[in-house]
Amino acid sequence: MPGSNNAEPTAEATYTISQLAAEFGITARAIRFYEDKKLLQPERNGQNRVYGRRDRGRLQLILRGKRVGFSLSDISEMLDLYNPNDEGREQLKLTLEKSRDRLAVLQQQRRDIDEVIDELHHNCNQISQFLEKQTAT
Amino acid sequence: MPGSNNAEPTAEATYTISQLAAEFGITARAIRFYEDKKLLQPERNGQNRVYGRRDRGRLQLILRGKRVGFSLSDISEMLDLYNPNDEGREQLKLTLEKSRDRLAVLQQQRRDIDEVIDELHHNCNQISQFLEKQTAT
DNA sequence: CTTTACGTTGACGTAAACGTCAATTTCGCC
DNA sequence: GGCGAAATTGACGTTTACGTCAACGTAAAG
Repeated sequence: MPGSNNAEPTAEATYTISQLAAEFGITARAIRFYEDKKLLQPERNGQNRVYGRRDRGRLQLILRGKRVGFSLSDISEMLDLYNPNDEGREQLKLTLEKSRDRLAVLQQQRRDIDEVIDELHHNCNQISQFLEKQTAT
Repeated sequence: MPGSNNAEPTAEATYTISQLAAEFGITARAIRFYEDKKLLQPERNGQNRVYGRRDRGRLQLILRGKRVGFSLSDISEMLDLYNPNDEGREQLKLTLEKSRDRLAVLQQQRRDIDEVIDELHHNCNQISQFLEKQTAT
């Protein structure tokens, strides 16, 4: 192959599965699991997975989704929103409806979290004050 | 038994399991499950469970905890914070530490939620604008 | 006194999200 | 050219949070 093939000008950053696992504090198993669930679709170098910038970004979105309590199938749907998937009018309407439902849930969740944060703060203050006073003795 | 026993002056509000289930949109099974996990300990009238104001309050806390993504054992711990459980100094220190850890998690969660809310808003606007324009045609 | 409705206790089933092996493969290195 | 480190593919196990019967009790209604 004398041609000028496989020329990679600005070779994009790539990661192995264990690099990503380490970076995000999860296991390789989890990452492969997300792939099973179609949340990731890395390239392959032979048998090995090769993750690019885009895959890494999606992984971040997945983990953020998990932190706010979404299921993987929820997250799957939301990731689709980032793909300009030429959807029909009806599909868009459905998407809009579901997004608004989710928004309502998230806003309730926000209120709940604020409440719990306040209460935890209160509790922490109570406890630490008590501990201080006792120490002061 | 001629005495003045079982006098209930301001008979406290009570609920059956299915009343609570209906009110909070959950199943009786779930409520019994919470009892298995020691999150609730209703009275009994013979064989039947009788829930009081306090039980109802705890149930609300349980459900709020679930909405913010806590596990039932997390919630169990947090409910204990409401019981002035004469804990030792070391126990209190532990509780304080754990509460602070949880606070950190909750604050991250808050940030995540705000981000996702913003993005969802953006998406919804995009979609609805697109739908309007198309309709205008 | 039988139905009907609600409640109770097991006991088993299930979906989600991985964990945990075990058995290869593959690649770089000495 | 053998060896260890990292990766891969099954396959089965595990935890959480209930769902889903089945079988039974019981109290009010007709």
